[in-house]
Amino acid sequence: MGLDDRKLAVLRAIVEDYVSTQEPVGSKALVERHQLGVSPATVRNDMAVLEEEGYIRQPHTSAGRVPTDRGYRLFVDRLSRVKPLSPAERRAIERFLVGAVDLDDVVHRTVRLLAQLTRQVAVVQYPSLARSSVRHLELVPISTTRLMLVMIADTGRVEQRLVELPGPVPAENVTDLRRLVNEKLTGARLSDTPPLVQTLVEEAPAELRPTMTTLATVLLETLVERHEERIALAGTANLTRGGLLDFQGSLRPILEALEEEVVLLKLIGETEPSTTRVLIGDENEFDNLRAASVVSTGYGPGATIVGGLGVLGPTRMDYPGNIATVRAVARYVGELLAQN
Amino acid sequence: MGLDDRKLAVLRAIVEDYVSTQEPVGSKALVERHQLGVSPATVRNDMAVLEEEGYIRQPHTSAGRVPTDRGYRLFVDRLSRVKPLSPAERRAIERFLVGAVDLDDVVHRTVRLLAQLTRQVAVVQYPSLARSSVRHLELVPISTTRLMLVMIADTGRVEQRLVELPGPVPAENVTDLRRLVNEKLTGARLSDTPPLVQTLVEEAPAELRPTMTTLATVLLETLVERHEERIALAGTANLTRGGLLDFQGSLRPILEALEEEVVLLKLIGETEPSTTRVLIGDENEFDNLRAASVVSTGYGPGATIVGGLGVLGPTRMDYPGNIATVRAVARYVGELLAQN
DNA sequence: ACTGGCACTCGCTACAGTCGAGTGCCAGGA
DNA sequence: TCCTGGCACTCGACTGTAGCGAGTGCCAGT
Repeated sequence: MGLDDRKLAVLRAIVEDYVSTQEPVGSKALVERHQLGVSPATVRNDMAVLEEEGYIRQPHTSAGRVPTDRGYRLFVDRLSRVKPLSPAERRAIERFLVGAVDLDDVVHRTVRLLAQLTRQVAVVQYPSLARSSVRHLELVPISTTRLMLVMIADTGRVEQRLVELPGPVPAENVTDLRRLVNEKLTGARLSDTPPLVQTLVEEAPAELRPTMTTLATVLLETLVERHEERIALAGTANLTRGGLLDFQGSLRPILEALEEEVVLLKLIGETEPSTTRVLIGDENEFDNLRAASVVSTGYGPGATIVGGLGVLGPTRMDYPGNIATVRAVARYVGELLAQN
Repeated sequence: MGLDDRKLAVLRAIVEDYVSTQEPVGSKALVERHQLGVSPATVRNDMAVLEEEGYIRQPHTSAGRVPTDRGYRLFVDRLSRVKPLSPAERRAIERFLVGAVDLDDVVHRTVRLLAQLTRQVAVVQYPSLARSSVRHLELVPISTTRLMLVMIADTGRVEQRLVELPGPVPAENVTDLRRLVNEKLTGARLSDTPPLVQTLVEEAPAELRPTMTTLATVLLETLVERHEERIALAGTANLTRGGLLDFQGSLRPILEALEEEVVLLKLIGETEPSTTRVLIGDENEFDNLRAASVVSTGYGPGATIVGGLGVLGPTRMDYPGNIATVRAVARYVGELLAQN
């Protein structure tokens, strides 16, 4: 399977043409639009080899060639350079993100920005609680047997939860509880809290013990178990570009997948190192998303990663452009978070 | 424009058949499927009148009839009874909503429930801050010049905002600020807060004056001006049922409209009394949604209304069923909120 | 190893013909 | 006056045929 340079150039040309025109590309059109220095017949021979190797295929016997998932993969890995962003895009990013007023705002602006720049569906994970630390825990009495627990994370996320107490608790005890809880948990990474919560119960003075036990349950749920991840989504209307040709005519499976937070998290959440990940076609694990590709990366203040963001679109997408945009947006968001 | 009873019955039959079969309905099929007691020829005459009056139309010269927006309107207003919910649906509602753990949870469960029961796109507005009261305001020092302001509303909504102070403020002053702010604002309806915030600044002791001024600005923004409304959405995949026949082949405009919170709020938010509102076709003000209908109603604990919820789908929808479901869900959610 | 030439494939479009659901109209009957 | 059966008509949906053309694979020649 020796693919010489010219065959690779042919593959690159096919991918680029197909991405921009959305139509199967034939040998003649190829030599006209690219300076390959050879005749259509030669290109045809190269194409035959590329097809044999599984990088391209023919939708119909007498149509041009279309890249396969494998072809896109080779293109992304070896044939493309990341496009530098245009100055206009840089300006758009900066303009869009200044003036963000809290975390919700940052996330919403980011996801819309991504959708707008890439013209794909954009997904942004809220800073993961598992990777955050506790900045402050607040207990607000609602009635004598009810507390509102408010947890503020260092990433700016705020989670709240109603706590039903086993019995009436006087106000001064709430103050004690608040102090104890904060002494123990403030500054701790959320993933480290379970043992701390345990000692919290054990060390609690006798009269607070039952209340603290209840509180501990809710704390664990809130800090660790609960829907700890949140997701923002934008740009679903972009799925309708390319007039139903992408996604083999039905948006249904895509829309269904996008409604499942679990799916989205798996797609953009598990970025291990700070690299950009590209999932092409059925490289992702979801049948519904076989016709889609995902470009995602992690973001966070400084070098730490607190969440993921990315875009989803047809396999026929502008990978170099989208990779560049996703990276740039992630970097800007990271800087923004670092300021808080 | 005298429409006698039989003509109305014909219209009703046309709407019902078309909604269930999705195909233009002809005179012969009509008399077969409904006991109208007359011949197809008679029905044809009635149809001619209904068409002249604008209640139905023919997609093509030799096809059956299809209701117009006006026809649906008449059907909804005068020809349909609200369907009672099936026991299965009642059970589904109850099962779905028990175990909701906080407001976010309630809203999410509700919107998914609505989407599932109606098989349409569901929209739920979070309890409007304008109609809520302040339960508690919390100030959490982040650094000497930064506070996190957390506002807890009686509806369970929690809003947070970062406050950049004009200068360093010692911890005991924060305690004073917290006390002053809560004394003045706790229990107040959010819509009534602006003058209260004003007096808060005026009455503040001199040494707190600058800090309080800054805080007041943020308070006003948070309580009144900011994106005070939030929206949850589910079931967009349901738009693809009816295989592109609804929405004249393009989901684009619909998806675009659904991404605009402002649009959704106008659709489901402005329910004045506790009545159910039905917007058919271009009765709504958005060009993008000409091919869609919206069924919405308000919800809230007891008789007060704190937000809206509803469903959006093709004009060809099961109005009686959807109206019943929307009402029932709104009532259950109201009860749930009343418990907190 | 590349190229020009050539026969072949096959999807797309246009066109003609048939079918049938559905209509409007009219004359006759309760 | 209102309803009904009958009848001619319309027109979209479907089918089959034919021609076109983009694109290919192969081969002989350079």
